[in-house]
Amino acid sequence: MKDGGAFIEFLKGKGLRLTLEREAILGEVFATKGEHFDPEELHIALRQKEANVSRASVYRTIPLLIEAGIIEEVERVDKHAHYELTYGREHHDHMLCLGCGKVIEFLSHEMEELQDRICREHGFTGETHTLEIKGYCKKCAKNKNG
Amino acid sequence: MKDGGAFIEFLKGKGLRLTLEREAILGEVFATKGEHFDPEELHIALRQKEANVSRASVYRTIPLLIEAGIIEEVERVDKHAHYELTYGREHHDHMLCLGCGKVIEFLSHEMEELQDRICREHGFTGETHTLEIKGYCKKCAKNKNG
DNA sequence: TTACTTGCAAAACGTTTGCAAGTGC
DNA sequence: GCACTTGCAAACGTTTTGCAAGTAA
Repeated sequence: MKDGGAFIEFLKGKGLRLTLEREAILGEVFATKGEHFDPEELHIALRQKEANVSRASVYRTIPLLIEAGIIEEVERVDKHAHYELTYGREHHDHMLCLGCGKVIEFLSHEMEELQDRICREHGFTGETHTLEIKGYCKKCAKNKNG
Repeated sequence: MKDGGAFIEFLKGKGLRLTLEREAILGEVFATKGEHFDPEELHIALRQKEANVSRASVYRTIPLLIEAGIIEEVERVDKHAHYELTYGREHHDHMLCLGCGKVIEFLSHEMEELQDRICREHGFTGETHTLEIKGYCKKCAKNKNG
């Protein structure tokens, strides 16, 4: 885990405590290295590392991690939320393959600029955005037409 | 309700039946005129019009309306899904005001073209996309800084 | 010591489903 | 008449919460 310090500072600033459970969760979140995860996966990973962290604590810690700017909610698949580590990473958007489920991350400064301009034209102060393109990756598009 | 015919054709084509319940739901969906709604709101609106349609039927009809190209899922707020009538309307994206909850719709052909280009660069065949910008509308931004 | 935090188990929430009765076609 | 469709109520899976015990500071 690198840069977990940001979360620790966040807790201090709010008068919240750094517990073993929160440390374990934070460590596990950084261990995802940016891969998407859901609360249940996080909980299972923690159990496998014999970290005794309850599901409730996982659910209670996630909003704190979001508020601290460590993770973001990416998208809701089926019924449950998915998250990703964003701390220290540049903003990016996602393509989701409907064939194999693969997630392709991409970033485009042109896109960011265009959005800024559109916001300005609407008198809107944009803070965050999410763009998701659904379709088919190269491999799945080929199989589909072949 | 205008153009509900598309749904009726869809049902016919699938060997499904046009029931009073489905007609009532369809009518109520067109009555939203493009405003976002969730299944519960739809169900309440139907009850108020003394249309005896159960919650189960609302939930069972929504996937049919999506498949028929009448509505689309817009975004999940909290735990539940929101939808909007898209049939006969041009594709657009959304700005969501974090202050007052207002939804601003916008469309940009430049954005569409840029996305096409990005997809091409990644060998990805884009089918649909959703872009949501969160921030503050003119009024809320002013109140925030004033 | 004091308030925050935990685990548990139960509750809450939106959504789905099995079933028997009803109904388009 | 046959299958599709309905309403009901129970089930489902995810997330939240009340509570008493535990613990960081």
